[in-house]
Parts: sequence; C-alpha cells; structure tokens
Amino acid sequence: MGGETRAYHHGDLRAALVEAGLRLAREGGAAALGLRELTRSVGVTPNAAYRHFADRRALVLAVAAAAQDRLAHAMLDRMNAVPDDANPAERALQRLRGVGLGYIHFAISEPGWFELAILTQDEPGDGEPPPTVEDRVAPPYQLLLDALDGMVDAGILTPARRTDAEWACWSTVHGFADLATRGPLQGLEPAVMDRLAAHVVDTIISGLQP
Amino acid sequence: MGGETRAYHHGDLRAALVEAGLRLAREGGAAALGLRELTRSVGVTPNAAYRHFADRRALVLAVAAAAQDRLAHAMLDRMNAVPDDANPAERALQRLRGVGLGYIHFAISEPGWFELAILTQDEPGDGEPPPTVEDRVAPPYQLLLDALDGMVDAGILTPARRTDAEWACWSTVHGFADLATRGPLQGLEPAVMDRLAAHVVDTIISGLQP
DNA sequence: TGTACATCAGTGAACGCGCGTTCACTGATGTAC
DNA sequence: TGTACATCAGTGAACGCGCGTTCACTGATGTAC
Repeated sequence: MGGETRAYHHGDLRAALVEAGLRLAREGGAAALGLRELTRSVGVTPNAAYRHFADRRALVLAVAAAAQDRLAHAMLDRMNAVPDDANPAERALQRLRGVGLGYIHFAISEPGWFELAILTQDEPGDGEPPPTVEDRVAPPYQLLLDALDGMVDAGILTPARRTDAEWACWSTVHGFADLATRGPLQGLEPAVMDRLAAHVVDTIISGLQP
Repeated sequence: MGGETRAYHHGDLRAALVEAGLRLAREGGAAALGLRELTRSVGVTPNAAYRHFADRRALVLAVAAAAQDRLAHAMLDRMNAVPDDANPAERALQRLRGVGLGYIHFAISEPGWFELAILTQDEPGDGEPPPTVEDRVAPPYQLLLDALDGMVDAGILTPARRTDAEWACWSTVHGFADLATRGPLQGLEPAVMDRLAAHVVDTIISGLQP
C-alpha cells in the first residue's frame, strides 16, 4: 500500500528477519544465520535485531520454528494426497508412508531448512536442563502419531504393537534423512534415492506388523 | 624411558594432538577442537600443529578417524560377546542386534566422540565434489555388512531381502542415536532408553524378514 | 671419536577477520487534551 | 483540528574476543666424513 522505501521504521522487521533467515538458511543451513549477516541482508543495523529478539539464539529459534512449520506442511500435503476413496486399511498405510517419505523428501530437497527444523530445542550451549519428552512434541511428530493411530483405527496395527511405534518410525526416517543429507548417501541419483527411501520406509512399517 | 620434561622437541606431537583432541571432544564434541585450544592443551604453540597437519581441518579429521575407530571397536566387542555355542540362527541374529545396539550405546555414552565419528567425511565447507558411496565405507559400516551376511549364511535372511538391508538398519540405528543424543529422547532414564533402543532395533530387524 | 653442517620441530609476534553485544543517540510514530 | 510529549524503532560507533594462519626465527637432532 505505502511507498516502497521506508526510511527509518521498517514496518515489520521481526517478520523480515525471520524471512531473511529462511532465505539464508536455505543455502547455508544454520551456520548462515549470523546476527550481522541476517541484519545486513535486511539492510538494517545489527542492533536493530535486539528490538525484536533477546539475542541471536532467540532469532535463530524463531527461524527454526518457521522451518519446522514448512516441514510439517510438506508432510501434511503428502498425507492428504492419499485419496479418500481407497479402502481404510490401504489409506491408513499410505498415509503413514506419506508421513515418512514427506519427512525424507523435505530433508533431501531442502537440507538447509531441514537442519534448522530439527534444531529447534537445545542450541549448543544452552543452559537449561533437558525438559521431559512430552514438553517437546512438535507438529511433525504429531503428524506421525496421527498416522500411527490411523493404522490402529484401520485395524492393521494392534494396540500392543502401536506402543512406541513412533520411535521406531521416527528413528528410521530421521536416520535416513541424515544419511542422505550429511552422510554416505549424499549425492545419490534422485531416482535411486527415492527407491531406497521407499524401501527403507516399507521395511520399518512391515516391522511393526509381524 | 627418558626424562619427563622435553624442552623443545615434544617427541610425538602428532599423536599427542590427536589424543588431546579425543580428550577435548569427549566433553565438547567437534566444536571443542579449535586449533588454538588443542595446541594450548598440549602446551605447545599454535603453529607447532602445522608441522604435522596441513590445517585445522586435517587435524580434526585425524581425531575423527580415531573416534570412528573407537566406535568400531565398541561395536565389535558387542558382536564378539555373542557366545559361539548358540545355534547359528540365534547367533547371527544376536550379532546383528549387537552391531546396532553397540552403535547406539556408544552414541549415548560418548556423544562427543560419536559426533566426531559420524563427521568423518565432508566437513562443512569442503570443496571436493561428493565421491561415490563405495569410496566412503568405513569400519562400522563394514561390521554391519558382515552381520547381515551372517544372517544370510545362517539361513534367516533371504538373499533378496539382504539387498539394501544395510541402509534400513543403519538408518534406524543412526536415527535413534541422533534422537537420543541431540533430539527429543535426550535425557531419558537409562533403563527406559535401553528398552526403547532394543525395541526399535528389534522392529527393524523383524521388518527385514516378513 | 669428534666435528661441521643440513634438517627438523618447535617459538614468538603479528596479521586480518568477523563475530555478538553494549552504549548513547535520534528520528518517526501515536496518543491525550 | 492542532499541538505537546511519551514511546517506539531504528542508527552509529565502539567494545573485547578468539579464531586460523603466516612470517621470520632459533634451538635441538642426526648424519657424513
């Protein structure tokens, strides 16, 4: 609406910094989120950031939350792509596959954002004692829980097998993402990578229902 | 044999630096391996390191190799703890479990070394293009391959299912280690952690043989 | 067995750099009367 | 509707820090004759 250049007051510097953080992290990962580099890229003085964030760490966590949100959306899109008209068992299975493959695909196609999304808590050097597991649940994790509950509802996973299934699934999918992103699977042909990802995800799912 | 204090010539500064690297990384992970901090802890001038390593990166990689070696040994010990007199199928299964649980246990009990061990290749900021997967096999990876081959030899894994099984296993175990080390499973009660680790490992192994 | 000399393995000082953060400030905005 | 003034959101300069690396050097070691 207003003029293009605002001289002194930026308008919404907080949002602009987070946006710039996503832009920078996309290429350079979490390491690209220097306070100076961030403010520089927005065209503002380093201390301007202190109007909106307590310190650099708070800024990075805000960007991480945004990245995590994108991860959750990517996963959700994949889940929701499963047609409603399939039979319930097949549908539940495909939704669980979607959660896992969505996570992996996001990691591979946006490694910088992924690094940030899994950062979230406990930056190196934070002082607080580790909170309990329950305090830390995050949207992507919730999607996994929902998909697994769907498997139970559809009758293809017994309640007994449901117990702790999230950790088996998450471990597998997260580990694959890390191997593909920073580890020995880096740089694999996309077609080969996709095939391998699908195989790995199917293997853990099949391990849930023996 | 000689006197305790060597004035000018250190004796084996290269080994001393790697040793100091392990000591420092044990507490502070890879981030603790500054060139100055390392040389300081050995009681030597920063540039003395340049007699033995091209640059900081080379020093860190040497320490990482040492850490990876410790990981491999921890896994091997666990594999070899499986008694010979068990029936071949049970033995092969327990050896595979040992590989995975050894990896996880090492990560949890020595997170600093673990971070370093999985660093190995591609420090952030290296210039070389990604080498092929085959170039990168490392001792811990080889132990996993051996354990899986043992499953085939024992007749409890078909050759067809053997294909790419290493990536499913490694993903699961590596992911669990990361979740337990830097992620939401951090700080879990040791007993609960062990039970969960065993469950997750058993789940993926069972997924290999449906 | 002793000496000359090349080589080796360290020292000491300095370089330039970019970082996060703090201080005192000033221009812009919005609100009360 | 206009004015006074508190508050807000930036600027500009500087801080101290620790880093990796380079340079010219010197003391110790080992080898040839």
